[in-house]
Amino acid sequence: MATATSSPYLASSRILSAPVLHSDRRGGGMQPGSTAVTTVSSGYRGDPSVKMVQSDFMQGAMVASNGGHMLSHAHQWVTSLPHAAAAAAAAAVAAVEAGSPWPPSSQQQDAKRNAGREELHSGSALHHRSPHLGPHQTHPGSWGGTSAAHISITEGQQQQQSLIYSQPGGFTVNGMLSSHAGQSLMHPGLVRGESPELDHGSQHHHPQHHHHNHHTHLHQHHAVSHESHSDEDTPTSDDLEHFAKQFKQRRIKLGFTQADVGLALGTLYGNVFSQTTICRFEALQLSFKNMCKLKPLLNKWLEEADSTTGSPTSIDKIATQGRKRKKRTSIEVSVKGALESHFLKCPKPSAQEINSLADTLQLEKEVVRVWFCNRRQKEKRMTPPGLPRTPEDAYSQVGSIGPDTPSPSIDCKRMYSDT
DNA sequence: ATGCATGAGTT
DNA sequence: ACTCATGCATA
Repeated sequence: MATATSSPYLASSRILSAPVLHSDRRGGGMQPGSTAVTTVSSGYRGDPSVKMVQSDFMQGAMVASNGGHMLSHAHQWVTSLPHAAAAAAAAAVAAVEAGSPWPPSSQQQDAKRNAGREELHSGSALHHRSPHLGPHQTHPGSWGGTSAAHISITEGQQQQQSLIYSQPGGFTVNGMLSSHAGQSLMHPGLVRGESPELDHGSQHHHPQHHHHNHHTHLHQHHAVSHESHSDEDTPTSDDLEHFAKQFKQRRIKLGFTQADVGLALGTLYGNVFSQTTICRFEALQLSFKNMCKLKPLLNKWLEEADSTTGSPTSIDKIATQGRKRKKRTSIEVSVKGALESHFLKCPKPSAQEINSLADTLQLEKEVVRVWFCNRRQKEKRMTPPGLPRTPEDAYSQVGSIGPDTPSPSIDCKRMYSDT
């Protein structure tokens, strides 16, 4: 069975000695010992063939410009490969983020320096409201508008991570791959004109050029007058929503997979993205900021995609190194439920509480910690259009979290005061 | 399509 | 120790 596969991770942890192969899932009587399994399926990508994580490549290249290799931080489960110095410093241009992707008056920067209890303050509703180009209005269902009553955007992301819009000044290669690009999957019957621009036959359309001529008198009359950017600079949630939808349709019609796009983006701009990211973009499951960042790239790809009808492909891949990831831990449903419950009570448990929880659930502390992190992220994800709140989401803002409600008043309570 | 994980950058 | 952007692995 999945015995002790040479997992460096297992070496330092004592849990899961049993491979839990029971196919039956009991519902309720959970016994300790089988709360979670790290799927040691012995199928780790041991071959560092042709795959590359852009983050390692890009960020590493620019950060570790002093010659230091990026593998300096080796974890337990990170196999320190000899990695034959694949210093691909070619594309480490890091074109100084041409202008902040964030629009207008987005004064994020909450008062987070508090003591830590600032979660659902959701104070001002005018966080990143549309500056000038309020196409219609912040319609409900978007991250921008409806959010007045939602905690997600109220606190806005205050991070300005490395927005590497690498400008490959060297190669203007088209990132398109596979000449089979668009002839195999053209189903004549599938072309239904749902959107005016996607009409059958429309090859040259500019998805984001739907200029809304209706001026829409601005509701802002400050002394400061900010320039009227075009929609290219500051996409509204509405724009993003629309773009994502169209992007997906076009992509599919062209016969590309999400993974294809991710790769193409890499060859086009130097930023490789995974299928996951493309998927999340289409599903609007990224943060507003992140969406804004990706939109221009995907838009470019779209242009290239439809114009490059049958051109050679130069897929250049970059070598990769072989880090071994910790195997994904499968948390049992019952345990997940427990975590959920705790999350309701306290989305930000302290280290101490995490310890207790981990102990109770027989999970590693790290696993629990990460679980909460991910949970919080999910909470902040962009609200799917049309779905104010799914039953799963409803738990957070049950009742009314008005601008006055500083906190849900459900404080983290000490579960086990073992101090 | 998503769950768990990593890591850079903050706080 | 957290947030955020991202992705491998998986259901």
